[in-house]
Amino acid sequence: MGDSVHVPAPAPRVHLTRLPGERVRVGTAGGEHDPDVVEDVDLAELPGLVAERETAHGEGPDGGPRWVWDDTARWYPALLAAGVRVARCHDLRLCRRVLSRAPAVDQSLLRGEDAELWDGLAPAQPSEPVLFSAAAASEHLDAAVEDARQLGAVAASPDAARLALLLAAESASALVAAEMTHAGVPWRVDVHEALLTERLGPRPPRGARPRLLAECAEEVRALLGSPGLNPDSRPDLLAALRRAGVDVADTRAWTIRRIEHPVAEPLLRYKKLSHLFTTNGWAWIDEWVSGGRFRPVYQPAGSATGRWSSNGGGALSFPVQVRSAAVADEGWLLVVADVAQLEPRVLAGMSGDLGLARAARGADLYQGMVDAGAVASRQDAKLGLLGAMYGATSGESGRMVAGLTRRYPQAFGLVEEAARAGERGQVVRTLLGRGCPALGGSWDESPDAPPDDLDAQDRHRRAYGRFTRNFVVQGTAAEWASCWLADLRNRLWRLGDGDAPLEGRPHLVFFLHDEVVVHAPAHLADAVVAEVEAAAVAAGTLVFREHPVDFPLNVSVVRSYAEAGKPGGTES
DNA sequence: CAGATCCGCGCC
DNA sequence: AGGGCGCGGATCTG
Repeated sequence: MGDSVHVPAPAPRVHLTRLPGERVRVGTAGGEHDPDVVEDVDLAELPGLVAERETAHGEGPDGGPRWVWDDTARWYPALLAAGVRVARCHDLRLCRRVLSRAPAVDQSLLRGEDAELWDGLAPAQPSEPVLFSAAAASEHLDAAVEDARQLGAVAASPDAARLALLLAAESASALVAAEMTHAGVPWRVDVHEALLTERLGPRPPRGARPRLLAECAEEVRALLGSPGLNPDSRPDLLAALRRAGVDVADTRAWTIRRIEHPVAEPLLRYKKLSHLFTTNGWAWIDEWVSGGRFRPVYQPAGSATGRWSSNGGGALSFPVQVRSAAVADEGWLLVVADVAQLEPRVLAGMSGDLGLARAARGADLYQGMVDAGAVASRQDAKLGLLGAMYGATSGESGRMVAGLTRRYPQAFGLVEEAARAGERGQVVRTLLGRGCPALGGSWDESPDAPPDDLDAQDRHRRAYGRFTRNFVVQGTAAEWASCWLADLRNRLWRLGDGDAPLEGRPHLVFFLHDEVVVHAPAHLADAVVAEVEAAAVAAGTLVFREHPVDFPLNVSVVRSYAEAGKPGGTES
């Protein structure tokens, strides 16, 4: 815990890491609580959920302490609201989750006082008033005790260095997530609403369809001869289609696209408009955009593979259609960067496949495979690699896998071995040591376990094998991305003016698996581009130390997100 | 009637 | 016989 050194009342902006024992102002911002309520908190009196530890040499760029707390999402939003930026932290909940599944960790070292309470911690809710909830839990939990346990478990592991890197990257990701929600994506509601009005018509009263969507529904009804049909009802739509002589098995767009009937066009148009209206329409604006910012809620490592998920705002799935509303502030620009073919590159690095690493040297890995004579076309290369990583067993993709296995034995052998391990019921791990959920555990709770029939059990095993096959690559890609984010975060901070708050400097506003968006003052945009690229190089070195692989970026400097070019397409 | 589940769609 | 997610509406279930 921090020493109790009391100093005068804080400035509005306080660098928490420099203030052991100092008083900071912590707002109970968020939710229905008054965001202006600010309390004085003596750091020495913070609940046991928060501790402080000296940072080891070489652990960070600036030295200084590392804040250790139960959950970044519990503390950091309020600190950010009070103008406090935390340089580094250790998120005990996230890290315990990693360690408790890591095959290279002696699980007995994680047991002890209150250990099961730490296991049971749910992610903090963003609207939870920070001080109340913490006070209740702190009677039981002691961050310093849990921290010591985790440090001990890491130190005793044969994979200590990689695990330490993973935990640091994971914790930094948690800081990034909170900072991105705090800053938000600059969002032009007027642009978004104009787009909605153009495609859907004026905003309808609650419960009604907008005019153009309603007209589209009417066209569908007329063409099917089914007045009163609700196109949103799958059973009704299916029945109406059959009455009209269209024999289809389901109502998916992909299926409708292949039928020959005049209703296909308006029906597909209906589906598209309906999705825009329900997913990213006016209601979405009301709920997720405030103060000219889109503020989704991220869950770092929210998925089993370590990828982020998002439980608010649909941050990880908002369509290209509305990205034109993400517009930089006046005098600012957006730097949009994504990695072309992240997962194949990660596979090359983690497997040490020199042939695939050679193909990865250019901006286009698939073209690199063509140039090396491994495949006839880009398309074949893509099919083969995606097939190998997803477990395709048939069709063109399956055939490509067979041929490429001979050409790239290490890379294709690695995913194949991961699949076989899964089929045997074994867990697998990422390069930095994250373990996958066990076969009987959270991967699939459904009680298919009793040997219903041998066939079902076999299918179950193979599904798990496909999961473990993909896990090793997707999970390691997530680790690379976390390192990229963590390093970029520090670089952006150093780029800003010494006294400027987070939002006054170049800062991350969006992250989506292999893509970042930085909001930056126009005069710093070029410098940001350089830092984004440098961070990608640094991440590659950190994660794939012994087998370097290139991670070239597609970078755009734009006013609107919609202008960002994506030469890499949708692969990986 | 609330809550769980399914479907279809979007993103990677 | 293709991996990971979230979301909204319709439908099913207790």
